[in-house]
Amino acid sequence: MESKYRHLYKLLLDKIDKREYEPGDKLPAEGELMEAYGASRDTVRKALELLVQDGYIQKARGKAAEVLDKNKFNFPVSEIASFKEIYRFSSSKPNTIVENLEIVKGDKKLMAALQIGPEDEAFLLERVREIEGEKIIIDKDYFSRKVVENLPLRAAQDSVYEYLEKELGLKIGFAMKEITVHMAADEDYRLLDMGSYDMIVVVKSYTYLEDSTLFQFTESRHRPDKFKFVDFARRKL
Amino acid sequence: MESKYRHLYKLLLDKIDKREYEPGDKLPAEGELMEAYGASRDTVRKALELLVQDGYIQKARGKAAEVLDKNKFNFPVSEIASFKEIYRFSSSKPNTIVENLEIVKGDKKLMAALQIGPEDEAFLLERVREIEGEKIIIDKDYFSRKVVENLPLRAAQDSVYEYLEKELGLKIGFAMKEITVHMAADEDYRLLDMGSYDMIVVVKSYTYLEDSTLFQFTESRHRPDKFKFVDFARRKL
DNA sequence: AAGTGGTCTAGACCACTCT
DNA sequence: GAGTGGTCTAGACCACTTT
Repeated sequence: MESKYRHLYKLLLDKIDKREYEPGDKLPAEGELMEAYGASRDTVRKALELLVQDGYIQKARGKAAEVLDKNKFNFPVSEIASFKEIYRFSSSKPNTIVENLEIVKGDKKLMAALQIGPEDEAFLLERVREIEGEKIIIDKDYFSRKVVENLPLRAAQDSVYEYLEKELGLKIGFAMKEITVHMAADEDYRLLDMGSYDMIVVVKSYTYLEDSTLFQFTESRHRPDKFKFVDFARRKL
Repeated sequence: MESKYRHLYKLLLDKIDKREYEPGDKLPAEGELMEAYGASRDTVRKALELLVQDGYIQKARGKAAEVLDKNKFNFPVSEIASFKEIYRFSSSKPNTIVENLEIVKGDKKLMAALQIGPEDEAFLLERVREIEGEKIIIDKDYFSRKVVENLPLRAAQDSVYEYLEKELGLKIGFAMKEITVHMAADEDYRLLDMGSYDMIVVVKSYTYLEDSTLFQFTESRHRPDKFKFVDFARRKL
């Protein structure tokens, strides 16, 4: 059962996507939405708040909410998204090569990153992403076995997140990402089509469940010319 | 006059910062906060929602809100922040060198970026940021003169955002940022201490006012080894 | 069973913008 | 002055976790 305000949010989002409300247009007033949708003001406001947070509309006192031109902003905005989601808009189909899938334990850096003990095991999944015939990303995922007991190869080849959420029923809560740039390492030259580039963009992610258990650490290494990160931010008050 | 829920938010934030609530601790229940602070449930929940969005606490159904270890996450998280805000935690005082401050018009790339006409003017402000004796960032800011009529040098040397918000009374609404990596250009070698690096991290920002007027475009060029971007994201439902 | 947060409602007052 | 969003309140019912 989906909440009423989330449903209204999706209705409005759909109208914005379909250009029934165009960028620059004013959204109906809260009172009109209440009547049209048969909801209380609080419910309408919750739906609008979601649109604000996602950068679809802008609100200001005394004025009607205005639809923003989200397309000018190039997806994806900042959110937890898997590789498949990120490249859903690219023209050609990206290809994933599983290089390695094994159980590891005892590595000091890993233990620190995943906050596990020396006897705790973790899955290590290494994949190379190929786009338009070029190998440009290495993804090294570590999953704590305390949470992910088993990780079948078919899930690794497809979407790991779909497996975790749909099959294991894990509820992902939040993630921290860190972007830095380094000199390329041996593995980058070995696994990627580096061309004449000698640096690599490193995105480290720490992913937590809804109960704030850390269960995944990912190191994603991107060839610099193909890397792009887009972020939408609101001014804090 | 500050809103009640924002005030409560700051009170709770302060207690978290001062470790009165430590990471892993449970926050008081909504009912307790209502009584302790003399507020309605809705007001308490708005304050808690702000803490959730900022990544200070995690909530889940049926359980009390838990305080997260924000310090593990290294500031800054994703937000619109000026150079001074970003480096407020660094050990040594960063130094800013104003290289150029002029009025420009007619440049095609600029007109497109700021969405202004061929006769509209803009301020161009170029600054170099020096940290621990090394020049590592170039900031090129463009401000539409339709919004920023005058930009005194003292504001450029100090904090431009403070001038815009406090002296001009501008209300900044939101911003889009894009991070990419490129080969270093002549100006990078000329203005920065590039050492042996030959690439540069480019952060482009488009900043909008609360009424969704685009008024600033910034190109920030960082030496790759000193660049770091941290982002906190919640899973979308 | 008790305690917790999630959702929804109805009404009130205020600050601001528009015309 | 009319219309808009921003804040605050009080009460209700539900879903989930904990004991």
